[in-house]
Amino acid sequence: MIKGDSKQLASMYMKEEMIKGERQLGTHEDRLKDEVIKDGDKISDGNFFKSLQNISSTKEEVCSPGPIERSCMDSSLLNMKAQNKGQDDKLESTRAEMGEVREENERLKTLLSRISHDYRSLQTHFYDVLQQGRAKKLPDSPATDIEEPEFVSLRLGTSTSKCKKEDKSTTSSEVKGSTEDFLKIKGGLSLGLSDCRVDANNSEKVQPDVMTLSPEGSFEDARDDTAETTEQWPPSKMLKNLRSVGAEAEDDIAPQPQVKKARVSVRARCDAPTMNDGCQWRKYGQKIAKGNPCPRAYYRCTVAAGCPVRKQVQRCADDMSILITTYEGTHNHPLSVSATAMASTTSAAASMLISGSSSTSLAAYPAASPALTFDASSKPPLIGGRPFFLPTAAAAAITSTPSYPTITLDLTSPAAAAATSSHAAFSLSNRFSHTRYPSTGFTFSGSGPSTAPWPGYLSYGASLSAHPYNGGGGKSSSSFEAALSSINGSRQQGGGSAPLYQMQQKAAAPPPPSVITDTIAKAITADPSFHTALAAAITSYVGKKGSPPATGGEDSKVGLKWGEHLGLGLTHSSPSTATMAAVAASSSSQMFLQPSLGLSGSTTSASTSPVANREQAH
DNA sequence: CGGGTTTGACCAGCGC
DNA sequence: GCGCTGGTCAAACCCG
Repeated sequence: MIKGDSKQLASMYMKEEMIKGERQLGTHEDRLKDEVIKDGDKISDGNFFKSLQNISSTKEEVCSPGPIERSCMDSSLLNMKAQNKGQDDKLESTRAEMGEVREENERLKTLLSRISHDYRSLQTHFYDVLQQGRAKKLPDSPATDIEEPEFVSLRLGTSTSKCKKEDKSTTSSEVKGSTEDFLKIKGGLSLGLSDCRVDANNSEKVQPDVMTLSPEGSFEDARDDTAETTEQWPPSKMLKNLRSVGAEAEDDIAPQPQVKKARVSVRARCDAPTMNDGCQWRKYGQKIAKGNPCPRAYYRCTVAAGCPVRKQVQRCADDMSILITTYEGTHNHPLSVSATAMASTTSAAASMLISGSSSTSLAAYPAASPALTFDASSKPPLIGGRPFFLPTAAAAAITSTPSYPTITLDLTSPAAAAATSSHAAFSLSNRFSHTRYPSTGFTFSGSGPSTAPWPGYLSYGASLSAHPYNGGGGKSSSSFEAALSSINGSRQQGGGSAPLYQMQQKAAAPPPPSVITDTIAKAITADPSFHTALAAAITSYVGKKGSPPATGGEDSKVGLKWGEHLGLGLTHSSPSTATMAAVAASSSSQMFLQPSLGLSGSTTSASTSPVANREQAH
């Protein structure tokens, strides 16, 4: 649904761009016409006649022009002719340029329609494959009938193992084929996906464990579904216990075949026992994990009763200063601003992880440990009261624990300060101009693979957000197009021996329009994660606007501020993501997705006040 | 006294 | 089947 919306957003945006381009063309044409007329005026009515008049007046004044004057007249006429000729040339070249731009525009239109068509056919094909898979599965497991619709709907990291196994073979090959077709259609517009596909073929390592094969990579859906069904509290084990105790009436909950959830692991340097992510947590267990002298602590969200979100906190065995916090589940309650930061980040990453399985990226992921590269803030949050300099290059790796797909956001890599400043801003709308997006810490950036400790690095160095803290200045003008242009198919090698699929390009200078549009098409069609990330970011924002912050007053004030910045006001009803996306797409200026991971340290596992946290961070 | 933490025990999944 | 490991429970404990 949201994916569809994202597609709509994409096409709308592209159409918008085209219309804009045509408008610009029109403007250009008008201007040229004006120039022609003006020049004509200049030439016919203006200088020429003036000169003639001057000449004639000179003639009149000087009744008998001498040879010197006559030669002056001749040279003046010659100058006029030369000038005229020069302007004609200019006119011709401009017309030629116009023609080229028109041609380009036509080509892009054709390309867009092809892409849309291909996307639709791919989607249809995908559904067919899914249905075939389900048809196969039915005879084996009649008990899972209840789960059938859920298979189709998006689950945030939930899937049945059966689906996984069956679809892994069918869907991935289908997607590969479709990707090939897509690449063929696109001709030279290669994203490097084919290479990745080859890489994936070459490698015999496993794909990230659970990839929910849903075409609806939607954050909202994920949230709703997980909140409503898969991540209800009590957890699956307790449900099982309840069932075993004698609740045969629990049939509606009962056949939950191996509910597995996506996890988002955040690695950050932090001296405090746990990161303050704005939520309140209650520790419910501790365990010494194998291979790590440091115990792993288990926390449960206590902001709302029945919130299914849990987190594990553990120090890295290799580097004790690194705190690894693994989040699981989706909050079923309103979040404070600071909590939303992390929640949005993790949800977006999780959605990305899930949606990454749904189409091209499934084929594109190198099988080993593909990673996504995220950026981090240029403004240091506070950890333990000290500024915490998030690295310019944070890494995100999709890994596979035995039973959970996990995406790791690595915020520990050394920063290259200059890099951040050169990132293009992720701009969405004029309405959001100079607005910092406070809630998502989820960014993509053009950071190098060298920052990633894992092989098989998949770098979406997309500068999806540059989130400058300088009041929305900096490179903001390069905006959405530049951000998308940075989602480029420039494949590089690096980050270890494993294949690297890298879509990385710093958007230091705005690319030419054709490149922009091509890249938009590439990004939109090739990277469903982008849809998800965008949807998540927007949804998160919308959700925040729609529901009052959990912590009340202070946050409300801030919300109002943001609302004012956004020019939206607090009283507006929450528009759908699609609407927001459409609004976002329909204009062309900036909205900064600011990564405000609330990484303040806390001395106790129970988090400090989000308000205090935010105040600290600001 | 209520809420949070600690810690030993239990259980399920997985690999051999 | 058995052992290992991760995840969770729940009683005991601590603290404000």
